[in-house]
Amino acid sequence: MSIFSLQTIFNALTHHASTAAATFQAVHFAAPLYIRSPRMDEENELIGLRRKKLDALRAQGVEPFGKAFATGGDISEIRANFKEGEIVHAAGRITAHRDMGQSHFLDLRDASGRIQIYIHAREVGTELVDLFHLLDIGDFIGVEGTCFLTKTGEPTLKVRTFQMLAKSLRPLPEKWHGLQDIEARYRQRYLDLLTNERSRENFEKRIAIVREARRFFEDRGFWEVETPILQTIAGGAAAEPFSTHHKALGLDLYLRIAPELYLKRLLVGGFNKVFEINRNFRNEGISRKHNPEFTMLEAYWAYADFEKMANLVEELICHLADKICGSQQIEHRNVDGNITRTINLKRPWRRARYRDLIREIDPAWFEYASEKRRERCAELQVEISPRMADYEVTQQVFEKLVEEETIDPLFVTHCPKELVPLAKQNNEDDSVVDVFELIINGVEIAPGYSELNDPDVQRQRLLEQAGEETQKIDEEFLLALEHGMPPAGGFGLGIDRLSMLLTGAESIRDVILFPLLKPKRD
RNA sequence: GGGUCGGUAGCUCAAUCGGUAGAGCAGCGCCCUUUUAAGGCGUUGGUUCCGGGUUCGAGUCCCGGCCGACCCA
Repeated sequence: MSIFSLQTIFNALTHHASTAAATFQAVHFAAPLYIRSPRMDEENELIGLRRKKLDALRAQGVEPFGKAFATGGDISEIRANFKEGEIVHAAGRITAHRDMGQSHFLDLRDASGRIQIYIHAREVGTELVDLFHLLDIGDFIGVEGTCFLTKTGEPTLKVRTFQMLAKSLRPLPEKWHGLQDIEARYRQRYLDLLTNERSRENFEKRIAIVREARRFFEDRGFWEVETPILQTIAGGAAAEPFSTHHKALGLDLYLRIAPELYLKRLLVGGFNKVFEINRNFRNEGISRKHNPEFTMLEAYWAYADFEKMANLVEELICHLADKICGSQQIEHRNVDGNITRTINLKRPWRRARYRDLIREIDPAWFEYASEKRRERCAELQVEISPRMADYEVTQQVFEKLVEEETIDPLFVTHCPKELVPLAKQNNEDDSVVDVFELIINGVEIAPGYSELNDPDVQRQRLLEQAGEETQKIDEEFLLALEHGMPPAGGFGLGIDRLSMLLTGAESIRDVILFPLLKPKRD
């Protein structure tokens, strides 16, 4: 049976009619928001019943949306310090209730865990139990209770008093299956977090990744900086930006596609080790691996080069794997819990030259004429378009047959310079640049460079990249370079993709709390 | 942008060939004085995503739209 009887509500309303009038009026003046939303009329009976309980609470002089409540710590702490007979204070959300005759058991949950609470009229009198009848799953309450163990050994708080902290007017999704609807999980992430343990764990891991990465850099003397998101020229990468507008200045602006050009200005300015955990915005397609806004960690280190940065990123990711997963072997599992893939992060990671990796696909690739390469693509089932330049055709082979097939970490070095306009050319071979592309689990997760610091070469590269659109060249950045930038190593690490790697998420939306979705309408 | 699949009660899911929209959980009522996915009995709850069409009859078939997932671009 349920302890939440409608009869109780009506009794409460009748028996407390006089107090009720006073309370309603007081509440009305104190909190005009008590006026209900017009949506109520279209709501179903479940919400109507909760509204009635809300009214009944107020009728008894209980404010359903309470104020601060002093607890004896998180519920996990209360459990850890549990001593029978001691009186403690705990606050949380009611997530379950079980009645056994006149004995009522409820689960109280906070971010740290759950604890059972117990109430019986014999112990506290009918008045308090009647108030308890007005509670629903989802309500927040604060409890003062005595610690005891049930027959089955369950640590439980015997309620002495309680305080309403918040009434939940809508039913929560069923606890056992959780919220399964993928769309609802993204749109109402709070319900997903509340009912799906796995989802909550993934986001806890992501939070830990950012926290530990920050510590990692701070421990090594890097300064965390913030650079503009609103930019007049969206530089530092090749991507379509989002446009916006500053009213007072009458100025068209873009949301940044990368922070790179500003971080380098800081190298010019004498900051030797900097990093930024930055949100970037790219106005491009959405997929399992792409969200229009995503988080990068970019770091620059004066007097270092790409190889030093490769070591740093290797160290960082191994450190994060240890901290977050407790292992260098990352196991990805399907919904049934079976291992679908194991990624081995044990150092040292393989380093290989771009051209050598292509030659592993076809040893004679670079001896072929343009036509022959395109024929080979057809044979290799790599899709290309006729207007692609030769280096783009090769890159296509690389993406399909190297990148997507690579599971364990691989640093690809000596990439063609056409692909990377902001990196230094290699000393022995000026057709390639001193960079790495780190690939793990089939995706590019971190590019790193020996940063180009020759302003004339940099201008030339940017001109080549911009083509017709010379207005896209950031002259202010080039001006900074002309004042002298120390040689430096830099890298960018995709936090979303790293989170996918360490959590085993199949989709980037599973590691972004609020992924972009179209608004829902009829 | 293209293809495939999906949208049914608050939640998780059924519904045969086109023939009265169901179950479990939640809710509500009754029973049970330490239960824990409590249990037993009973019961409420539907714009079947939206709009058209075909049909005696549409959750189901057809057309259009919205939103999502996956694949491709």
